[in-house]
Amino acid sequence: MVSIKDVAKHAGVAISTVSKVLNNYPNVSETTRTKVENAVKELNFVPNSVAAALSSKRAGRVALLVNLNVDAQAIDEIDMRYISGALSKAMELGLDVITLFFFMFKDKTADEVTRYLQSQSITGIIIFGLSKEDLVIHEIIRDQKFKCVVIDGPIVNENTSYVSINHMQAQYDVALKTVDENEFDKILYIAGKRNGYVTDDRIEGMKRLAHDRGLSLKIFYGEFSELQARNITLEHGEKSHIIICASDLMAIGAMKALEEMDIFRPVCGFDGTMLMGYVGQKMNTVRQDFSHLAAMAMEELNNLFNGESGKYVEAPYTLTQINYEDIIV
Amino acid sequence: MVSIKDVAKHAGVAISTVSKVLNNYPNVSETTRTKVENAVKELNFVPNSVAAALSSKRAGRVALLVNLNVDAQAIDEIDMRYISGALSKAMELGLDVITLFFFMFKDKTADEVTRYLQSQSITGIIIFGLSKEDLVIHEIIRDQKFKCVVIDGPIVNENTSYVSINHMQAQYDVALKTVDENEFDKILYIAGKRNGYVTDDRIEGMKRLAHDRGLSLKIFYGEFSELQARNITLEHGEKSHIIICASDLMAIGAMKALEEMDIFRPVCGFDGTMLMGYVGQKMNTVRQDFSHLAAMAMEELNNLFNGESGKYVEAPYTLTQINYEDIIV
DNA sequence: TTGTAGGCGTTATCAT
DNA sequence: ATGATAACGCCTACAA
Repeated sequence: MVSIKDVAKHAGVAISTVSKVLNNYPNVSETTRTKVENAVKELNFVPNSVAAALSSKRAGRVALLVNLNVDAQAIDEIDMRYISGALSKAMELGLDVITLFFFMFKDKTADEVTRYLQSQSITGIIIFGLSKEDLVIHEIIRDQKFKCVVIDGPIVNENTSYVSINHMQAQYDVALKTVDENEFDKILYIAGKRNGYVTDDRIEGMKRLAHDRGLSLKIFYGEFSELQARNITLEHGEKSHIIICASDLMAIGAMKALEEMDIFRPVCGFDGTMLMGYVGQKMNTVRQDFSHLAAMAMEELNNLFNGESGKYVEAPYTLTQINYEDIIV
Repeated sequence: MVSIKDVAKHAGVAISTVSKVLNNYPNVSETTRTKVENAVKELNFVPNSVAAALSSKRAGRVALLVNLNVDAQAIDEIDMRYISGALSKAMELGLDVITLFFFMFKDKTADEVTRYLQSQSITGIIIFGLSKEDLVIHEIIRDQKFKCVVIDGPIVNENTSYVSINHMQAQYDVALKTVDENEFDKILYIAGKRNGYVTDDRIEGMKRLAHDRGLSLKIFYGEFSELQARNITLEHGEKSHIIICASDLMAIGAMKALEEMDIFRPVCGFDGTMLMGYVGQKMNTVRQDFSHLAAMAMEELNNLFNGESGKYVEAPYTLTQINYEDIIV
């Protein structure tokens, strides 16, 4: 394996000089810089990131912490996009990444998790799928021993940023579109998890819409479960004109219920997953680009590494309709 | 951060002794062993795996190399199960893992990829979704600079194992079951990728079945694409009695086509993904436990690390039917 | 501007 | 059986 030592020898300079070139230090003359760069090229040198991580507690290794819901189909798709988006950007930025799942830390204390992360020389974490109940993770964020970026969880401190679309506005928009298309005014809203961060925002969006348009609004928590959405629809679907759901998966549950009841109601979802294509109907939904969201998170983490303070980063979304033809490959 | 040095001090022994205890070396007296173990407990010491990886070229860091197909829904589910299964087992075995995707190495040479992996101190690779066309990966396997475990790719050498179900037998079994249930004899088989490893095995299974049962068998390559399966079915579905597909996704495509044509044919799939639930029909399929498969692969990689030679590891499968009620949560 | 040397936390070799 | 000590590959004061 070719090391920094070989490069130094080849370029006729000291190891530290090579290191300085590699890490873009100032105070390196153009001549030595190019000498070193040539040596790097000729020897096909790739710095060993493990050694770098060990040696400097500076920027470095980041953990992708994913709250994987192994039972819900739609979630897989979202998580895969998160992960691949984050990894691509990390490679671009030269950051070292390991992927971890919430379930690995079940029954562990914040201290234990912290120690584990430190034992991996982790200095930054990106968190996907945080809910209010994940106390251990919250504690870790609060301790600020790591730079953190939370996706969809409104937490900011000196070392913590969060990135998210504007869930309130998005929910407002997609519901408005559906209402406008159908001109009814009794709305059934199937919200997400009672303790999920985005749930409150989206409910707020619905309330604003109901107020602005003088609509009647009934809200139930579907917990992002297809089954619960189905049951809620079976019970309250008939009395409503439109069913707005806080996730595509729940929208599917609602639609299946409506089919069963043999009545029609416009249904709209949230997330814009491909799964929507398999139900064989069109419906409005909010399309989030999860891959891009994750890339933004990685970029923000890099900013934190570079000394910036935590902040909120707003991601874009679009309204869309997904149907079978869009999916099939 | 508490290091091995602190443990040594606390236990009143030398650093090297602590290391020996940690790595289960022989030639350590019971007394010192317990002394050290107590110190580890009391100080909540977790060894730094980055430092370990740097210091020893022995066992160590493994790369999960996943061939992610970002467009096909069903694939996400399978990949997530692979990844989570592998990561869980790795944690159990104390192995360090990073996750990588094929697309990250697009247009890179084998040398470049090798250097990258070495720069990460990778010593073992588990490969998911290899096809005959991935020449660079094949070269890397051939070079044997890393211990490799390939899932579903029949490659074995001194440093390479592969784990897989018996695709020939599985395809035979699930097709036989479907044939027996329906008593028809003209079979349309929609195979997978022309260059996929499992495709040939499965076709062989179909041929054996056709021979054993005196069935007529038409074979087309659907490339694991829902759309192609749909088109093949539109063209040849009517003339056939039963449609056997090499993946669930293609089975869905076939069923959609049949619906469109307004005719009925028994359809069977392969993989046992939850996606099957969303089409609202029952069909036979082969259920592979991808998570377990990945865990087996990780275990086998660990065996390779421990000096064993590459070999074939056969994984179990079951026949099953999946339908809507099984999925909804 | 460049080089020297100590250190990051382990493992591994070799005395003792 | 135990303990110094030199790597591993890189970073970073500090010295020159």
